[in-house]
Amino acid sequence: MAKKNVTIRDIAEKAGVSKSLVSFVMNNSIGADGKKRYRVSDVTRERILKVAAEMDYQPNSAARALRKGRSRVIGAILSDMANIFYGIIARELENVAAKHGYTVLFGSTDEDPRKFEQLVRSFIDKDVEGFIIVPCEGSGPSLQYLMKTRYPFVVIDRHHPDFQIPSVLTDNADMVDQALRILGQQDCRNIEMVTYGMRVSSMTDRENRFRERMGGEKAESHIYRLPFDRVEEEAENVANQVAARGTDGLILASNVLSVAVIKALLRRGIHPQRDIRLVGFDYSNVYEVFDPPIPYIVQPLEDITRQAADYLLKIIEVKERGEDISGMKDVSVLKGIVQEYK
Amino acid sequence: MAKKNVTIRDIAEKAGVSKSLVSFVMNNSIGADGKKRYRVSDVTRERILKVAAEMDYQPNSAARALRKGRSRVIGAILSDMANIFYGIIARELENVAAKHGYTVLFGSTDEDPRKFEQLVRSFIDKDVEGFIIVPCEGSGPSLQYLMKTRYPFVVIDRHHPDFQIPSVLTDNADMVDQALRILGQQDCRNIEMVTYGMRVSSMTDRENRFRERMGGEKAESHIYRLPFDRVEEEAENVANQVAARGTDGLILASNVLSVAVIKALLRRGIHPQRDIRLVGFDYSNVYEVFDPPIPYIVQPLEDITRQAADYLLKIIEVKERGEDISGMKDVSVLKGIVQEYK
DNA sequence: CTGTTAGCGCGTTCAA
DNA sequence: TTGAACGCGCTAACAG
Repeated sequence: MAKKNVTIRDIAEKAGVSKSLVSFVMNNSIGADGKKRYRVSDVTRERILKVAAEMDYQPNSAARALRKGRSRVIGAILSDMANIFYGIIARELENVAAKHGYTVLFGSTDEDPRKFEQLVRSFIDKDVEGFIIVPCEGSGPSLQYLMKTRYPFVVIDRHHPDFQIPSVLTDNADMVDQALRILGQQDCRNIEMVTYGMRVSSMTDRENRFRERMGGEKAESHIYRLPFDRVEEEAENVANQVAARGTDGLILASNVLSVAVIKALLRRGIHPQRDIRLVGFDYSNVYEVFDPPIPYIVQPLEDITRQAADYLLKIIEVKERGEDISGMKDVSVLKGIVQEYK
Repeated sequence: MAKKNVTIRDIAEKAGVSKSLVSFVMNNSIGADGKKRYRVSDVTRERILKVAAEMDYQPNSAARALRKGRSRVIGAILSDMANIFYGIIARELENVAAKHGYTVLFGSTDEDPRKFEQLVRSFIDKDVEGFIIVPCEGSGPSLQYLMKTRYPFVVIDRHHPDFQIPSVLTDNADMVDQALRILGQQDCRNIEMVTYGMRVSSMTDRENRFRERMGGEKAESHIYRLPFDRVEEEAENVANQVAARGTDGLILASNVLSVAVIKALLRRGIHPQRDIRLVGFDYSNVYEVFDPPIPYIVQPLEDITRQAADYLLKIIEVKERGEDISGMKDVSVLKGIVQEYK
């Protein structure tokens, strides 16, 4: 009932010392790595720690954040936490952050720039020290705002064509080459591709390479672009077209697209792998239940996330030292991982 | 470079008024619901708001949290954010929380009580006002700690046998009845069940009803309990047993179990639905790619999450008013949703 | 070397 | 409409 939060002062009183000393002990007692320049006698220190433990002292992070100007929280703006793709990112982010004493606020944009902006506002309002961001179409202004206000952030999965920002990406063009190689080895003659209608680099880079390899503009009619919020319905159309055109190889540029198209094909009696060869992108457990299993290509999500988080933390440290951040715009591009079956 | 965070004082100066007045305006200008007892002249108020907008003022939430004793953050302790089951919960939680001006910290336990405790500590350290919790085996002490310290929390998906705590659950026994009905209608004679080895109510409740319906103790040998961290390997064993015993109906008590067992069956040439009838639990996109589709039963996750979040927020409000919390231990049990195909 | 004093950070709130 | 104290932990400066 009486929400008696123990403060540093309560401990000081009970231990018969000053607030400062308690604070000092609490801060130094955390990590005793290397040089421990305690200015406290062992006896007093033990006593203080004992009292603190007895009273189950939990420092008030608001007070600390206020004083130090650091919240030890970072924000992650992803597309959709209910998609395993972002779930994996969230897990890794959680781990890396925890290792450095940080916690993470997560938010989903659903590819809506207004939600994107709201999340930026809301996270800034919570005093996050920086962001991990999957930009969406139309998020440019928000990113510029972050740049202008010198907020540390690192972008993953997609780059923004208009400005240079710290990013950790995957070589999408190469992934498409791999997909084409796999389909080619299966003697596919009529290859098509399914992507999202939204214009984000992960999709456009894949389309561009596909178009390039398939003979330029005339390949354009072999790219299906499904609207992000109506994938299910439009997948039916893809299945129809594929049947009509005699497509024998299909690249599915995301896990959500894969699932939707596979189901639509099945509903039309077109059996994946038997009647048409597929190559998927991203993790999904539907790929492996077919015979032969559907090969797929994934981004090294854990590596990407780890690199991005490490870089973000580095930027935050540099900024915290009062140094200039504006040069820290490294762009790292990793290779995709191909999962195929002999 | 110069991290010049705009404070309330900057605005006060530029607008030629006092800090207090700025604070007053900022707080009243947010939600003008019902009686707006502004004690400020419209002219001054407008001027202040204009200056604030110009300077792009963002209140420092640490200062506010410190003063008000409220962080507007809640913590969610789930099992695994990379599992769509928890991803859905996370999404809904994010939405409900945002609607009430809250943000959510998420953490995954991986069913490890030590991680569970760490998360509790870490979230308390971040001053969360309450928790949404999926308890894991061995999390009892941490829950007791939360009860003792009067931390508001609501449990979902699983209840704890030893103490009464606010919970929003699903009728697991009924879900098993539904599964048995479906298999019965398909004339299955030898029905078995696959669950997790971990002793959490969502699993034990399902096992218990299964045992009950299948004739008590002698059904025990028809329950496979797979260790949470070795599902893949043990699923092979299930597939072997099923083949040897001529099992013709199998209940898969979670999406992860479903995927693992289905793959193991396929590796042995046992085709789901053709050679053995299955009923799955939780969402997964593998169910629908079989012919006929595998029926499955899900918890109404959005409803559960919404109810739990609403209740948590209510508890927080009551507590904040200084009233007693200890009576708020409502337990709500919802019905599962059956997804079957004519 | 051990420990204390005092003031700060910033938004909120109450008395004036 | 304002001045001033407050919440709580941090830390520079200083005393024993």
